[in-house]
Amino acid sequence: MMDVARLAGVSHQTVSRVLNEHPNVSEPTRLKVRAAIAELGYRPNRTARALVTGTSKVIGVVAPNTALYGPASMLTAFEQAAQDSGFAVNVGSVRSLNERSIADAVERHLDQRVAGLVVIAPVASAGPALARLPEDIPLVTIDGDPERASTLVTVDQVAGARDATEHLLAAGHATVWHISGPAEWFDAAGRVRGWEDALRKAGAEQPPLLTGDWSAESGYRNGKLLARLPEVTAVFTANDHIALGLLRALSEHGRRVPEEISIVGFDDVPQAAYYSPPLTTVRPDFDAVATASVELLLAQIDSGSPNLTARRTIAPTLIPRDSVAPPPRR
Amino acid sequence: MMDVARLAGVSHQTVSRVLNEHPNVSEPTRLKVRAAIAELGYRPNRTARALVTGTSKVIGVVAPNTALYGPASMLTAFEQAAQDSGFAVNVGSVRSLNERSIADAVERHLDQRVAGLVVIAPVASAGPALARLPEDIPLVTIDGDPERASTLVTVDQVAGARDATEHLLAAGHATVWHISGPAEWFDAAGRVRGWEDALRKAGAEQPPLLTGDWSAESGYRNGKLLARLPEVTAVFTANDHIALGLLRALSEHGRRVPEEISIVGFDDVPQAAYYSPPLTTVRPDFDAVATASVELLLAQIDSGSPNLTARRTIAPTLIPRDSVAPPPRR
DNA sequence: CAACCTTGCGGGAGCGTTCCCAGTCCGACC
DNA sequence: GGTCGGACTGGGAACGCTCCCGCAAGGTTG
Repeated sequence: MMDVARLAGVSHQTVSRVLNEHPNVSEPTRLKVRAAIAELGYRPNRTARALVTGTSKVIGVVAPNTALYGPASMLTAFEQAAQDSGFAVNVGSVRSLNERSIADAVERHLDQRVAGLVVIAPVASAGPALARLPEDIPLVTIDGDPERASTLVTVDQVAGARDATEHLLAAGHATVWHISGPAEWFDAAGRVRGWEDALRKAGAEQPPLLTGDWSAESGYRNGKLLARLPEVTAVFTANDHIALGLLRALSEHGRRVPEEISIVGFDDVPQAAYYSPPLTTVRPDFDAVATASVELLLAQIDSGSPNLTARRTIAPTLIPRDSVAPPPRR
Repeated sequence: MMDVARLAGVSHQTVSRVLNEHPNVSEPTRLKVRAAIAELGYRPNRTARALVTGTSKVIGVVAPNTALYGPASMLTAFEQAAQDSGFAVNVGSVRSLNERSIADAVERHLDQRVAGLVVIAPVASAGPALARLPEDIPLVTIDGDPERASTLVTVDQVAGARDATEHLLAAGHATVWHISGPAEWFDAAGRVRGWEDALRKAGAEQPPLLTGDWSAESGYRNGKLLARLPEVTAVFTANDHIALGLLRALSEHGRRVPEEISIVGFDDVPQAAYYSPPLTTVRPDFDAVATASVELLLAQIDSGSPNLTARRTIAPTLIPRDSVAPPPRR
């Protein structure tokens, strides 16, 4: 920076002013400085800047270390949105979603003096880890605890699940079964609630809840059970991969979809349209989630006052394909 | 840090020595300092440290901004491995894999004074962007240009594809068709080469190459063509998602797998075992790739001498399932 | 026993920025 | 015509560390 100042014939201070676009710099000097910067190929040292300002153009993200479609999609969408706003993204992935490891990840980020924090931690154990956070750090939680997190961006799981269930009921099914995600995930809990809501509203009988773990394997396991129950004509699964496993189990038992059993999934993974049959599913808008998160986070960073207790809920949309049909005549 | 020094009754310098585990500190003072650190809840400021040392405990990763299974798996595996070695990971995702945007991402990382750089950029256009890099920055390329990148960790695409093709030939098929990934990807090119090698070695006739883009849709599109050709009895697809689309197309045309047509995929996505039929595929070991990358990168960082021109090749393994059978009798 | 090395510790400079304060110049005002 | 305010610029301190040097005490050597 001193070199630039020397070459431009000004002080280091003026260079700094040009860099930060302070108003009180005359046009000629501004141009001189710009020219010197270009000539020397000078790039400001962000580390020094961070040291003196106490903050950096870096956002920390805590995310589960997983190839699960939902979190992974959130993560990449968020990275892109943050970059578009001029922020770098520091990812601290956590192997398991327990309080301890989430707290560790958060502390690592704090050590790096991140400007803000995004937590994609869709389980209850994230709550306590976040509660002990310093008050003044901008924080956005994605798909977090609706009861607790202050600034929260979330997919409307309940509405999505309700849509899915009602879509099946509207096709004429007496009731709808559900294979859920792991109980400790808020996403899974929300989808169960939406399913229950829809059944209650329609006055349909609520079948026992089957529990999966997001994996195709769990859909297959539960599917082997469901295939043997003749009264099952409609199933809503907590995600598309569970649906895939279910499809496999039903096919092995010779039960045809959608003629005998209708299925609706959740997530709209890119492959869902090529399942056999193409899967009717519910699509969350991950880009919208990411954009909203960045927006809320930057609002906190810019205003300097975190915890606005703002909320954004992104409504998913039902994508009808071929896995839903009226129930068979008895 | 001054507070800690005061409380422990030593100088700031001694505190620094304790922090960095310098040898010349007596045991009693070391303990006093440790106690003071604990009492004050002191955490060293990594930014200041980075400023003076000129480097940081952060690794920059350039990766395509995509939900593609391969790159996404690499990324999460790498994050975890880096964290286990005490490094934070800064992700700079790039929307498109052209030279310009890769160069931008690299420069962003350099501004942040990362300790090293990992580039997951499996296309030729990444080469020029990397060539202009300062000599002294530790760099590891994952699945990069075999002709060019100095330190390279890569899945042995050729061997995997050869295994897949030979597996089909061994089942009795006269030849094997191939639906490839996008031509500009090294991964795709390697798989094509392995397929050609195996056919040549077996003296089998080489059918025309069909080109996909990793998506199920492209498998479906090519599949509609293949379904109409009675001579096709075996297909090796560049990844599992293409295989899924192919399965769908064949099923729509009433052609049965594996009775009429055998298929082998690549990647072993977690869902592959639940396709109809369960897909025989080739599994790359992403964890091994990540571990090797971190290892090579840390070697460069520690030694201070980058570009060791070290190479690591990770051999994938064939996972036999139900999508391969002998060809039908004419 | 003098000269020397080793161990343990402290003082001060410096990394590359930004922030605070002060200074100069010029036009405007009474 | 002197005073005042605004626009522009510069000098120095500070951010929180690490590195370089110096110094004292004790042990070792010839």
